[in-house]
Amino acid sequence: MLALSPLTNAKDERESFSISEFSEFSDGNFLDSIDFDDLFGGVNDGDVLPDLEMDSEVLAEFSTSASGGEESEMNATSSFASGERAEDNSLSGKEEVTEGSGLISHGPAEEIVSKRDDESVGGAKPLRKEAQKGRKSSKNSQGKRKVKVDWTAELHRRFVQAVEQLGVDKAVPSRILELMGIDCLTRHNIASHLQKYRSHRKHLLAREAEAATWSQRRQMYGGAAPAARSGSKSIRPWIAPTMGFPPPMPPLQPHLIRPLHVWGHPSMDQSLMHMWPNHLVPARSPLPPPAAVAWVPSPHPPPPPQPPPDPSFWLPHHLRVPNSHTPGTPCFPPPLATASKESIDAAIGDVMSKPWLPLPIGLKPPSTDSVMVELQRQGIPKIPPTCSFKS
DNA sequence: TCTTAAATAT
DNA sequence: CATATTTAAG
Repeated sequence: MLALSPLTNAKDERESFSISEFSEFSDGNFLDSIDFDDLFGGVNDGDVLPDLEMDSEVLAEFSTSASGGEESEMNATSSFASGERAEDNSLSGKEEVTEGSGLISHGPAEEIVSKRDDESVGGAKPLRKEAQKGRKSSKNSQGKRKVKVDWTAELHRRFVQAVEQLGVDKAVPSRILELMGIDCLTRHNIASHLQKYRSHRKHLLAREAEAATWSQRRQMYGGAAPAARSGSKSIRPWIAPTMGFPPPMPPLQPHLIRPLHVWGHPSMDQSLMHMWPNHLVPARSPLPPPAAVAWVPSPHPPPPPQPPPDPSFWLPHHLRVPNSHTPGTPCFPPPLATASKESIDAAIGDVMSKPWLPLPIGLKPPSTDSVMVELQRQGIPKIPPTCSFKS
């Protein structure tokens, strides 16, 4: 596509980005159009989540960018720039326009490099600090600093998608970047995010494993809790309340997901969800399915997975949206989804047939209440460790 | 180039 | 305090 102009700049990457600060833009429209709710399982209680704005902004932004080659990209920041000062871009003669940032401007070209030269050379661990100061959201015009990338849900989603597509183990920044098609991100951004993603994932998996072990134990040692013998009909080892479909959208709370602390696991977010099928379910695992713990507490027992408003949500990674973007296009996640109905259906079918959690046919997801009761009966503590996070 | 870890910024 | 970015180094 039109892509961006070549950056003449000496530097290699472009770094720019969209930032989003937030403000409020709650244009209901965007929200509506974009279904975050869907993404998050219809969490919105109906109102617009105050926070979502960000995303919406983002989306909005990128949408704009579609056209014009160069300028297109710059709005990102401006997103809110509207109010702010977007002018910084003094794109002077240079092309630094680097993509979308809008925000960034550029000033002196040399900065980056400079830093390291100075010190690194010499010695050991230079302590670098300072240097940047006033950037914050508004002005970073000076040249360097990059603005923090806001990993919005959308962005993260794409990230995850890319990672999965590549295979968790093979995902490397450059590839991810490619797949994501968001050129405003730099490899560093990705790397950084990836770093965290992995680390987080590691923890989560560990926890899951733990939980699984637990439940496994429970089963072995007479999953039947006291209650079992004491009376009622014996309960079998406790049929994990698994569900046959993708885990229900967790009860994310709108306000919790906002700017999206991607890792802040309220209870679990999409990223997790994406992970589930693959990692948690070894497919050939001799062990019982990883405990159902994670979602037991789920408020709604939504058998019918909500109509996938956002097709791509459950979409297997391969169907990911045509992101034909070549580096150099809009700065924001292109609208995902334009897959044909069929492909979507296929995709869904695909997903459904895959590894999700094995659910005995015919077994319908228990209602929350029943689950609770069961748990209680078995003397199982209410909230499994998995969910305990909180800070 | 990728990964890690740690420092630092916000 | 948590997350993101930057750096240095393997």
